[in-house]
Amino acid sequence: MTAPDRTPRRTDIRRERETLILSAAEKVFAEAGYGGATMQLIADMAGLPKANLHYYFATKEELYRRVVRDIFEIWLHAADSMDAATGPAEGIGAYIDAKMEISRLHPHGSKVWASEVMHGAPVIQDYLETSLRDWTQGRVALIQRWIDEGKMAPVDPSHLLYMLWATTQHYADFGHQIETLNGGKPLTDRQWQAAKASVKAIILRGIGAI
Amino acid sequence: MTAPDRTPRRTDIRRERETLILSAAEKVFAEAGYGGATMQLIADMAGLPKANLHYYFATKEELYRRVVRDIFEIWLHAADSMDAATGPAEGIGAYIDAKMEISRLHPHGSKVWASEVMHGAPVIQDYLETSLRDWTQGRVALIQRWIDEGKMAPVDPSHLLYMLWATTQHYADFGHQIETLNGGKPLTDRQWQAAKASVKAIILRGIGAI
DNA sequence: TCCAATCCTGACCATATGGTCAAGAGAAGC
DNA sequence: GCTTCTCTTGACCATATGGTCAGGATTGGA
Repeated sequence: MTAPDRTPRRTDIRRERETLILSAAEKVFAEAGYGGATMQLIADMAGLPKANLHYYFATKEELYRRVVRDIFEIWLHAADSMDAATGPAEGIGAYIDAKMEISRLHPHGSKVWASEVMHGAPVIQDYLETSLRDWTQGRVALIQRWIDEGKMAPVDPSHLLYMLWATTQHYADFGHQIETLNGGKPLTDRQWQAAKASVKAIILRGIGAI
Repeated sequence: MTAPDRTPRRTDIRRERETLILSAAEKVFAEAGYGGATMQLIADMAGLPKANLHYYFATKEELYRRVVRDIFEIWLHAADSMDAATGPAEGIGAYIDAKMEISRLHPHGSKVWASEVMHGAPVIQDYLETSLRDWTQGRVALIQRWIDEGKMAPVDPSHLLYMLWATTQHYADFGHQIETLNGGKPLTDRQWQAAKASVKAIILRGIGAI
């Protein structure tokens, strides 16, 4: 919100502008979808002339790619919490916490991701087939290890992961529905804590980790 | 697929054409989003000239409204299975089965619904505030009764419902992602059964119903 | 101060899209 | 057969949109 107190260097300008545009684009893509988003809307949201957007991002699709890719990175790194854990209660609990926090802090990004996947992942299909697949296989193996060690019930690791993704992202993607059912008001801090606790309680008990 | 063996009456023609158009529209809206969908695409999918669409549905928005409303009806009726039950294991188990079946049979509809809600429910906000809210309050009360009767663990009924919606709809909305992680192949019958079983096992155990 | 590189932007263009319309085809009732 | 109503559709229009471009402003360095 406040202007920087120094004259930015050239390279800084580029980075700042790109960040500004990407942030505006994320919001517009989330609210209108790829097809419904217009460069003009994004430009207005960023407070820049439309032509300026095309100076930094040649095409709408390139801008969209960047938005989706950036989100994907955040996604993957959320799982670090899971790896360091010694067992499912700690690991999966931490993962739920991390993903719920992302849903809370990056609802736009979550929606863009959801839209992209729902439309057949035209842009990030290669990511799904490489990064996400590798990531998933690693966690499936980790969960299977926990099962083999008797630390949790023998559930299908893949479906457990799907459930974790679905449940945590629901609070971002369907946030509007939840808000409406919450009397039209966004969840309070306390309610977010209750949500996290509910999710963790049901799932951790459901997999026999507590 | 087969043509009717009688000459359809006038009113039948209207109904048949509307159904045909709605079906095509559902698919296109699901795959491209509202903004990305074009009347021409829908017309091609239905095998009709574009102008013919406008004869039955004045505007794109009106057509979209009908699609969303029709889906919503299916949604609500899926819960009948839950009401007749005597306890959570039976009731919630049946609800999961029903919703998983809908995800399998109506993936397009689920995506359209998800898109609509993600974009702030511009078209069905009134439904959320009336039908869905009433419906939800009823089930929350039902679940609370089960809790009070000691038939399940004291979980927050609202968050349990969110989890049920999220998990079951994930198999439709993120079907493409699941398919990719499944080696690029759609889930087989057996895998769908395994998915249902996994979801039910984790959730029913998670709420202390089994 | 001068130069080159980067950044900015109003005006413009080709195209795609939602929607219209008038004329015609086909069926139902008399 | 004649009339009336419903249905069909190619041609057309106004507008919105992604993208271009030429020229100007600004900045950093020599």
